[in-house]
Amino acid sequence: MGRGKIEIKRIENSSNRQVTYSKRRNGIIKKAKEITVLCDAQVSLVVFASSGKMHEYCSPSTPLIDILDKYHKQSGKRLWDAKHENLSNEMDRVKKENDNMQIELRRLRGEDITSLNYKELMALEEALENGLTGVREKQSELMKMMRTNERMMEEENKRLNYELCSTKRRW
Amino acid sequence: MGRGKIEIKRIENSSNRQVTYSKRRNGIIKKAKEITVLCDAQVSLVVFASSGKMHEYCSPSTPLIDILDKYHKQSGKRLWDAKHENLSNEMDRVKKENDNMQIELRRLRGEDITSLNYKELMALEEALENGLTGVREKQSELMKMMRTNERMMEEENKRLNYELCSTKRRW
DNA sequence: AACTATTTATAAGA
DNA sequence: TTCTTATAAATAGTT
Repeated sequence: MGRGKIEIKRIENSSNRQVTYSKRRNGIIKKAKEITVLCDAQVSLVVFASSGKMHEYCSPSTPLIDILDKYHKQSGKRLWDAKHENLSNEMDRVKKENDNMQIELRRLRGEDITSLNYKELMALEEALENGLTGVREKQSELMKMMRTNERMMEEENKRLNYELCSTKRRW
Repeated sequence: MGRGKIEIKRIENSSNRQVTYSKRRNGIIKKAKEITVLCDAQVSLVVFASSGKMHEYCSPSTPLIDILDKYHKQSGKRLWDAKHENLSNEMDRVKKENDNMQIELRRLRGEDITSLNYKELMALEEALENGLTGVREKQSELMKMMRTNERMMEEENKRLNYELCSTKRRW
């Protein structure tokens, strides 16, 4: 549409190409706006010139992200999922781990054990007993240390007292 | 451009709107292809009809994701960063939760308790005892049920035996 | 950035 | 939906 018909192939003259680009870019954006209004469609349009310069149009009151989200859902194509996939998988894994630990903790507190069978209850009991054994060992160890310490202090005390006495006597 | 001039405002007649939509959509996509070839531009175009149906065009050998990546960089707008950030924060939160539970579980098993002070050890002991109490209550409850069941079966047995005997005698 | 001859897109009709 | 066609709109080449 113009003074002459043109073939649809790369325009070799770079300044012609630049001019045509900017005219047609405006044309497309205008069309995009029109279809948005006329047919209440949603449009997302992003154009890059070969120079790298970007232009965009996005139908009003529908952020690009929303359109892409829809695109995402409808096309079934992954857009950013690829970027997210690792993180997403890890998330699932960690959440699952979390849930399992949550359950185990509740059971160790004696909660939510209604659904357990006898064998499972026995295992739980044993785990708790083992835990208790460990904790009590640690406690008695601590106790022993405290007693040793006490005794040492006592003796030190005695020694100091004695020294003090003999010193006093000398004066 | 047509038999009559039209105002750019929503076409109220829905079937006209639909027809116009599909014509203009084709038009835009054609234009997008042309500018791609003529000016070697990169174009991403996504159109949603009000019906929800989607069409897209993307310049060849440049996946949409790449175009959006470029868009992303140039516009400085966050597209999926926001999503990514949320996920990332959530991840941190969940991992922390995970670590805490991990520690608590190990302590309940009597492991890694060297750094605990006496007060903490006492609290841990109490928690384990409570758990044990709960589990043992459940166990005895289960036991009681089993015994009741046993007794019922015994009586049923007796009754059946008796019935069987008296039936045999009658024949 | 304007202009304008032509081509192209498309509104209405079938 | 598809085709036809009169007309509006876009734009290639020019100034």
